[in-house]
Amino acid sequence: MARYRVGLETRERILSATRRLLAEVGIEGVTLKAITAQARVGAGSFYNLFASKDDAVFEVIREAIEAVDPDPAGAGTDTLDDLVDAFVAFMTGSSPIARIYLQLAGRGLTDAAIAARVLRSHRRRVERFADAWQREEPGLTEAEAVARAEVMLGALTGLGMTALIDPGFDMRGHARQLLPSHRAVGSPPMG
Amino acid sequence: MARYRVGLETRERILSATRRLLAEVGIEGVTLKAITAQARVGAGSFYNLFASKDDAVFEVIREAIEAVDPDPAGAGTDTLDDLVDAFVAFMTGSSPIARIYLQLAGRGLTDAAIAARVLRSHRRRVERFADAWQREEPGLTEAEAVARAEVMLGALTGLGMTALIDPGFDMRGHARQLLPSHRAVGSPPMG
DNA sequence: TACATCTTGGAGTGTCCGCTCCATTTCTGC
DNA sequence: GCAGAAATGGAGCGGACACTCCAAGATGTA
Repeated sequence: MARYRVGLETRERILSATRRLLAEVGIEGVTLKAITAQARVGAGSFYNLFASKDDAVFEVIREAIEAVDPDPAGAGTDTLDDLVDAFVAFMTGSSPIARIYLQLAGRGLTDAAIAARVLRSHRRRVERFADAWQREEPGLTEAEAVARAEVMLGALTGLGMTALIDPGFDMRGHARQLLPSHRAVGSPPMG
Repeated sequence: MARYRVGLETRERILSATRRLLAEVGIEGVTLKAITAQARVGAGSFYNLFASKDDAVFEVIREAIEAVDPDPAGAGTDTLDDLVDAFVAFMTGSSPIARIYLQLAGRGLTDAAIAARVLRSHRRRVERFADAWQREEPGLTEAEAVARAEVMLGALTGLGMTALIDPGFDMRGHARQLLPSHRAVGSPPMG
């Protein structure tokens, strides 16, 4: 395992290559050959630093799942606007991680281990959104707030998917419709 | 290609096995060996009926993409309630096709050919939902109706994904919040 | 500088994949 | 019932995959 400076640098280069490849060709498309070529290392160097290909892939996946959660500093105080903005920024930003996260969600449909991880992070997010809903509309019961959070997150996920498949899609404009200020019937939703 | 009765039956058995496997183990998990074992045929029989493994897989995929569209008979007359109900039924029904469809959406993030197909079917559905919105609320401009349809479909897709990952999730209850009758602030969304 | 330890590339290994090939059996129209 | 076409199973092929092994070189410590 990495102990010298060069080893640690190589490790980072490998993770970075893995991250890029995961976003571009998908979990199943990532091969050891592609990783080592992209990172410009031999297979021996790779296995000097990682126990297996999946070891590197899962490290990036863990990072992707964590990254969906907006800035933890805001927890307990952020508004719905903040949360929606953060989610939209995450999805439409240039980082490959959002793309990896959405692939993972799809993959959770057939892989129980991934499903459990995705679900856990989803529930944490629902809680955070529900809290914000109650702060915004104090009359809501907790169940109502959770239900609204669930729908809001579902919509954000779905819109995010469309945005990543269709580059011309205006996710931010569409996401605004989800905010309470748009609940009044007839307010213009911005194409 | 199949000309005799037994050949056509074998063909159906293979497609059925492929469908089941796609839902259970995912697109990348489907192997020829698994298909032929599940369908109880030899590799030679398979290739007597299909040009390649992907030939069978794509046939099932095409079917999955088509199936997301609700009953074509209703086009031009169905209400938002109808459309949401049909989508929820599709997602929560016992057919493996919904599971395949959502995997495909995720796969569209890295596969341009699949992305194009998914996007095309998505746009068709948006149009249909937008029409229903305008019928429900005649005051809406077309752009507004399309924007609402986009958000509604995004939410349905996101909720569907949660429902398929978390068997206890009440998709129908949550989906009701998306209907115009729930737009009045404070109406109970049903946990 | 001297030396132990870590790092490196890449040839080589076993496994699994999609697919071919073909001798044998089954089917169907006449 | 016969002939020609279709259907069948499975051994085997070439290639891609993750991973091993190791001789040679780079690095850090005292």
